[in-house]
This record gives sequence, structure tokens and C-alpha cells, in this order.
Amino acid sequence: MAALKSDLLHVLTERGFIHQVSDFEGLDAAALAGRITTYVGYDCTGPSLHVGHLLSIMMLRWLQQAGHRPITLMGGGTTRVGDPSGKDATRQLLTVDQIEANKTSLRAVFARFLDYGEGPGGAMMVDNAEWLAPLNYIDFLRDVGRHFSVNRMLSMDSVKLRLERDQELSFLEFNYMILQAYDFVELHQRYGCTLQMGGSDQWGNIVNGIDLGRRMGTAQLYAMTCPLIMTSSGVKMGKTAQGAVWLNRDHLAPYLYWQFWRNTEDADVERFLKLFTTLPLDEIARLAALRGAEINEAKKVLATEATALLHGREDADAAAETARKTFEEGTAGGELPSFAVPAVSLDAGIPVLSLFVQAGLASSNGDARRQVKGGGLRVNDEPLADEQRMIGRADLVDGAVKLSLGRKKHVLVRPA
RNA sequence: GGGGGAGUGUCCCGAGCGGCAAAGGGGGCGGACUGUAAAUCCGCUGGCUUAGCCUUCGUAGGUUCGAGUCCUACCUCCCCCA
Repeated sequence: MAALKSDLLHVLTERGFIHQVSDFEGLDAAALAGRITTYVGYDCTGPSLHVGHLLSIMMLRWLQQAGHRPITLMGGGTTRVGDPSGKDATRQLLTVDQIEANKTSLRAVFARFLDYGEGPGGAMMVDNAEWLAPLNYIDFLRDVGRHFSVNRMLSMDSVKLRLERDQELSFLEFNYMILQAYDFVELHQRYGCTLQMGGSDQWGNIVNGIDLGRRMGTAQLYAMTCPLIMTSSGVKMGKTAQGAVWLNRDHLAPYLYWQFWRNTEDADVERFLKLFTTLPLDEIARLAALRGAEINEAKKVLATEATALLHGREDADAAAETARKTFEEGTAGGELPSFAVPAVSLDAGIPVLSLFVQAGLASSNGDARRQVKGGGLRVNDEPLADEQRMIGRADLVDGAVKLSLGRKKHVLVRPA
């Protein structure tokens, strides 16, 4: 690979964002020559994005920073079809209403990372339902479908894997790659978009778009993918057993988001600082050099910076302060998750077990009971030994009762 | 259409001579040790008003004192033949 000349590829490379690029030199030259327009597509399969999406958003952010124009493409049309990539089985088909609701709910997050201003480098939000929904079947087959070879489609990973494992692949899903390829061409024709980025599982779909573009006479298009992030222990990042690590604050409070980053494994700290914060590399190198318990300082910086990008500096600092009070002072910080109980029932007294269940720290009374036996529950930092205990007004400390499961999960119960 | 095989604990994989709340993993949660890390060790992992009761093995019936296990029908998936 020749020395990189463009800021764009330089930054993305040294921060570890790049997994594959279709034509490194060509893209480098294009980025150097002028403003390029790039898109990343987001399916509307859920009500919120999660940390798995963050990598591509950060790429768009750096790209905009380097003077180029990002497009966030909402998959209002493609989600009605469903991407088979990386999925074992057909997903439940979402209704159009659900997709629309999801789309609305996803939008806000992007504005935290990208500038949707009017300028030539301003980001754009586009929905592919705009051109996919009105398509006429016969026309589409003749104009676009004729460029696709079924022989080749069958050899694509997303299709091949399903066939090899004898897993159902509906004709509907089989069409997904055609629509995504067409999106790229459409975005090129409408907005001069020449680069599509995405996760490494999107490589095949993106390259299809480049091919289709060539056949339909667009300028040279480019593909760039980012790596699939696994934690050092080999788990796909952001998929906890409780569910995804959501970006929308009504799905995951800033404090809990901060906690997610704070609990990063030592071995991942440097990589995550590069990918998920905008700190300069020499600062990151300094933090990553910390050893032993000192690396916790780096984790706090990671947590605060990553949270600040998404939720703002103020909420990030508040989360950090709450964590400090909770974990270093052993008191209760104000940003801890809280849960309100009617004042009258508090006066009457509430059985501890059911209180833990209501607070979401136990899934059933039996679960809570087991946790008591295992020594995992605390009330106001006192280990809970008596599962019959009643919680009442007398247990309020500074207006709240602090319930804890293990050392990390705390909920404040307040009268309402 | 004909022949064969499979569906087990609402996270997954998976054993299961008619006595089964059902082996064993993985994952998860908790405890110990630590640094809110990793590794390691230990415990837990259907519900309840917990010496007991209730609900679970694709669905619905049946045989039996007793069914995940045997019988019948049906559903779904896979393989071979057409």
C-alpha cells in the first residue's frame, strides 16, 4: 500500500476503523481531490440503535470532520424486506407501522454525532423508502434485475450459509442485496455519493452496489468496511444478556451507558479509546500505558468521553460523579437508577423480596430468595439476611432506600 | 405422493430402562480473590403463600396407580426416492 495522502484515510487507518477497502489508492486519491459523499445504511429493525452501530457513526463523524459529506440512510424500504446477512433464520416480518415508528425513534441519535447543517459538507438524512416503495416490479426487473446473476447471488455468503445449513431463505430476503445495491446507485445519481461504508458483514452487499453502478454507468464507486468488534474475551460487543446496549437515553440511561464503558476489559481499553472517543492519539497512548489498577483511570476517561459524545458533557460528568460516590465513597449518587413506590405502601411496609422484584433487580420472589441465600442482596449497603424483612419509611436514607444486587447494580427506591 | 429421522427446562446446545422438576455443557447471575478488569475456585439458574403445592419435554387425545419415555392423530423441520 502506498503512503496515504488524504486526511480521511490517514485518520481512519490509525484509529483502527478500517477492515477492508475496495480500492485503497483510488479512494485515497478521490478523498484528496475533493469532497466525497458517503453513506451508511441503517435498518429500522429496532426502536433504538445500539453500540454495535456506533463504529460506523464514528466513521461518518471523522469523515465529516475531514471535510466530506455523510449521508445516513434510513432503511425505511429495505427493512420491509429484511437483510439475511449474518442471520440464522428469517426475522419476524415487521409491519410498516413498526418500521415507521422505529425510524422516527432512531433519528435523534445521529444528530449527536453529525452536523446536519445546510453547508456543502452538511450531513443528510435520507430514507430509501422514497425510491424503493414506488418501484414498479417489471420496470425494476428490466432495468436493474437484468444486471444480477443468480449464479453469483447464490455464492454470496449471506445466501450460501443459509443454503449450506439447510435454513430457510425466503425469496423476499433473497432480494435484499439487489435493493441495497440499487440504493448505492440511486444515492450516486441523486447526491453524487461515491463511497459506502458499513460493518464487515456488509462487504458483499456493498460490492454488489459497486458492480451494479459500473453496469448502469455510474462513476467509480468505493466500499469501505469496519471490523466487527469483539471484546478480548471473544464476545460480540454490546450484546449483553440483558439485551443490547442502547444509544437512546430512554432505553438506557446515561449513567448505565457510562457504566457499560467503565466495565471495559483491560485489553480493550486502548482500542476502544481510539474508536469510541475523539481524544488525540498521544493522549490515548498515555492512558493505554497505565498498568495494573491505574488503568481504571483510563476506563473512567473512556466512559466519560464516550458518554459525552452521545449524551453531552453534563450528563457524562454527572454519571462519572455518581459512579465516584457509589463506588469510591460507598454512598448513593444521584444518577443511580431509581424507582418510585406509592408513599402509602411504604408506610404500610413492603416485603423486601417483592421490592427487589419491582425494582427490577430480581426476576421473581424465588430469584430474590436465592440471591439472599447467595449473599447477593443489600439494603442500604447492609447485607440482607432476613428474606421476611419489611421495608418501610424508617428505612429511608436521604429520602430513598438503596437496593443493591451484587456490587455493581444499585437502585434507589423513592416514595411517590 | 412414497420411505426414513427429528422436535426436551420460554437464552442456546443436549442426555433421558414408565417413578422426572428431568443428567451434562455453554451462557447468565451471585459469592470468594481483585482494580467496577481478566483468570481461577464455589454456589445458583421454572413459579408460588416453599417441610408443601402448582406448571413444564411440538399439539391434541389414549393406555397406565404413574407418561418426556408406550399407542393414535395432527403440526413443523430435515434426509432419501418420485
